[in-house]
Amino acid sequence: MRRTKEQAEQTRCAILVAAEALFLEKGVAHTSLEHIARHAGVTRGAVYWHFENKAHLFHELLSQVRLPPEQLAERLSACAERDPLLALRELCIEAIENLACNPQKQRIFTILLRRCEFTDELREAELRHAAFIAQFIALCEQQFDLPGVRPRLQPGMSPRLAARTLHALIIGLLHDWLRDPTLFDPLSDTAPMIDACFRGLVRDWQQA
Amino acid sequence: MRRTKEQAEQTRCAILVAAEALFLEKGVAHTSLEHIARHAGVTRGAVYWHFENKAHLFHELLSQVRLPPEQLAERLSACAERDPLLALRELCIEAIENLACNPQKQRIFTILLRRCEFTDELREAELRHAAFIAQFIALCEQQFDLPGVRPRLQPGMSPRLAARTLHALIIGLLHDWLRDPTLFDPLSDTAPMIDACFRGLVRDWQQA
DNA sequence: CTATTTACAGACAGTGGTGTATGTAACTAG
DNA sequence: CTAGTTACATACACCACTGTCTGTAAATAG
Repeated sequence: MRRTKEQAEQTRCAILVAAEALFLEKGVAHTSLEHIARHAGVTRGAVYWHFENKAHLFHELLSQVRLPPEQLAERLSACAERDPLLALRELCIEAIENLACNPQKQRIFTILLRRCEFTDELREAELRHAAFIAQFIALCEQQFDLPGVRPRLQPGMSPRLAARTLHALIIGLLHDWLRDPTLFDPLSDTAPMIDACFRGLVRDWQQA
Repeated sequence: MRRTKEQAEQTRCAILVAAEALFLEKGVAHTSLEHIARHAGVTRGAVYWHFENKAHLFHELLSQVRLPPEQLAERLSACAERDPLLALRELCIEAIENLACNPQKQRIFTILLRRCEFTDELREAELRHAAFIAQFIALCEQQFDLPGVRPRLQPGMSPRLAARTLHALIIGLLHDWLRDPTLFDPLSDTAPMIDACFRGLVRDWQQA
């Protein structure tokens, strides 16, 4: 029996939800479309109707949320008023806290970091991810290279190194926290850690 | 025709080499034992003779090298003379540089980070890895908590937060660099980045 | 020199997955 | 009201992979 458009959209969502759960539990490669269909209460026919194949399904799953690196890049390009470094600091903290408050983002980012193999099948998703990271680093570097900011860098620290350091710390924090959420509390511990990083990069770093 | 013991060991190595290359290229889950055997110039019979299954093969592949986190934990527990923080700094730098000079370690760490899905099949390897990370963080925390060190921490920075910050930076650096080796040069850029981190964690940080 | 074990190769059965093709009932456009 | 389309379910053909079993020649032990 054919469904109405709403119902169809509903099964599409159910398939995405099932895929998210199964990818997280068993990994992308070890999850078959049959598994996903069963878990969503449909058959593979429905899955193939809504999605071309597993790679496309994966891609649309990722499209549901803006990941932290993407958020950062987007928002950084927006606000340029105030102290650029303070703005950057707050965006970094906010991105991590935001992830900590959004379970779906946690799941999807966990899938990206620990439940999928970046091979040619998922190359598109990988490239997209890499592009956003490059964009983020470039924007960071740009912030550190502003005329009013650059002289504030510690001796021996270039804008590009500062940007790479900051990005590494953020990625490492996300990586560690998603692996073991008991390692630290994102809401209370993120700010001191990010501040420590800035303190090491910039001479006159202090906060209220 | 049966081989001598040396020859057998040789084919065992050939299988490991083939597995390493194929895991890196196509991911662990997408590499079959048939692929590995063919690539090594033998049949699956040989693979099953030397290894119980793919998970065990994977595990023995990892056993070939000490990964950076493991190295750190091992060496940190050894040397306790001198300034503990300087020793810690040098070990961190050395671990990253060491990875940069060892292509096999690069491949295996890349496989761990981006070419395998940590699901129940590989749970053993995952647990081992997690155990070493926990050990490293604990040792770092211990270093930062030494009576002569703890007062040197920046205000608002606890030993455990410092340890987690340092580990996140290292993991992030490795992750970023393995994803894109052009991001920075490990041999020249590692020290400034690690120093920046220490500078943000410790009050009186300066180097020669 | 014989018996036994080793180090594989090759074959087999079984499972599970993919992509596609077809069927079909119900929605929807005109 | 009826064509056409949509949203699937079902069936089919085909391949890939796994694990195991057997065969076997050569190394090795005694």
